[in-house]
Amino acid sequence: MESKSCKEIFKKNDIKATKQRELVFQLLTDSDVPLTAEEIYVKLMEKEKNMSLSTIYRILDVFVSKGLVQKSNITNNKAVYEVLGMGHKHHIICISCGKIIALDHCPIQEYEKALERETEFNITSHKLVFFGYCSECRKKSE
Amino acid sequence: MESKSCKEIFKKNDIKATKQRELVFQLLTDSDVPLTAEEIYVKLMEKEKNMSLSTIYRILDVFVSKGLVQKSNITNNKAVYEVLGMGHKHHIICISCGKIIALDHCPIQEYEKALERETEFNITSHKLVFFGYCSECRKKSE
DNA sequence: GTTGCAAACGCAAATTATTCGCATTTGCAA
DNA sequence: TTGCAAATGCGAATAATTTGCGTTTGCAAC
Repeated sequence: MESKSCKEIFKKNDIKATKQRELVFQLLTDSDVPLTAEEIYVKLMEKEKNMSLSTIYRILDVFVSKGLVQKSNITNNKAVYEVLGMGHKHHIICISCGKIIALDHCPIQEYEKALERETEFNITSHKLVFFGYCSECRKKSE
Repeated sequence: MESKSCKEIFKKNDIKATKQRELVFQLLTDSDVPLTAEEIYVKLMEKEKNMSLSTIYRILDVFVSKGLVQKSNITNNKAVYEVLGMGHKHHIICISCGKIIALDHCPIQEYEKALERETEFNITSHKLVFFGYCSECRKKSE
C-alpha cells in the first residue's frame, strides 16, 4: 500500500521508479525529522539496504527539483532533507544537541508581499531558521 | 580618522590590532553588500594588500565571535560576512544573478516570543532569507 | 517474454569551502 | 630594546558534495 502510493507519486512527477528511489522516499516519508544525506545512508545500511552515498545525493536532487522534497542548509555544513506535504517548512534547531524540529506555520507571508513592493524583487521562496536551546538541554545544564 | 575608529573598536572588543585585521574590517565597513571570504581576498589582492585566505577566515571568525560581524550561510556553499551596526540582518538574494541585499528590518520578533512559549526553546537567534528575481534580472528576461 | 536503450547506479576520484599544523613574524607590554 | 604570546603564511588536511565512467536496470516496443 505504502509502496504503491510511492510509485504513483513517482509516476505523477515523471520520476522513473527504482528500488533506491523508493527506499529513500519511504525513509523520508516515515521520518518525523529532517535527515541529512548521510543519515539516510546509515539508516538504509542498518536495514541492509546498502546503496551508494552519491546515489542518495542524486536521488535527493531529483526529489528537490520536482518539489517533493525540501532541502535546507541550516548549519554551515550538512544539508537536511524532508518531504513536503503542502507548503514549505521552517525550522528550529537546538545549538546544544543539534536536534532539528520542523515548523509548519509561516509567520511572514504578509511581510513577503510588502517586501516585494519595497525591493522590486519577485520573491519565490524564503527560509527561516531559529536557533536556541531546547527544554531538555536547558534542564541538563541546570 | 577611519583607521583610528577602527583601532578603537578593536581595543574596545579586546582584539589585538594588526594590519590584516584593519584591512579586513575596513573593507567590510566600506562594502554595502555582504562579502565572502574569497571576495575579501580578491579585493585586497587588487589593492596590493595580499594576505593569506586562511588568515582572512581566522580574522572573520574573531570578528564574528566578538559580535562585530555577522556570518550568514545563505546558499549551500559560500558564507557571507558583513559588519553589524545594531541588530542582526536578514537577506534577499536574486537566484538569477546571485546579488545579495541585506535587510535591516526584522518582521518576526513577536512571533519568536510566541514560538518560545510554544516549543519551550530558549531562542537565541534566527536567520531569514528570501529568494527571488531582482528587478534588473526580470527586465533582462523579458 | 525478449530485446534495446536511455536513464540510473556504484565506485572512486575530483571539487570546493573551510580548517588546521607548524614554522615564522609581529604587536605590545615590561 | 627585548621577550613572548598571539597572529600570520603556507601548504596540507578535512568534509560535504559532485562528477566521470563503466556497469546495471527499468520500461517500452516488439
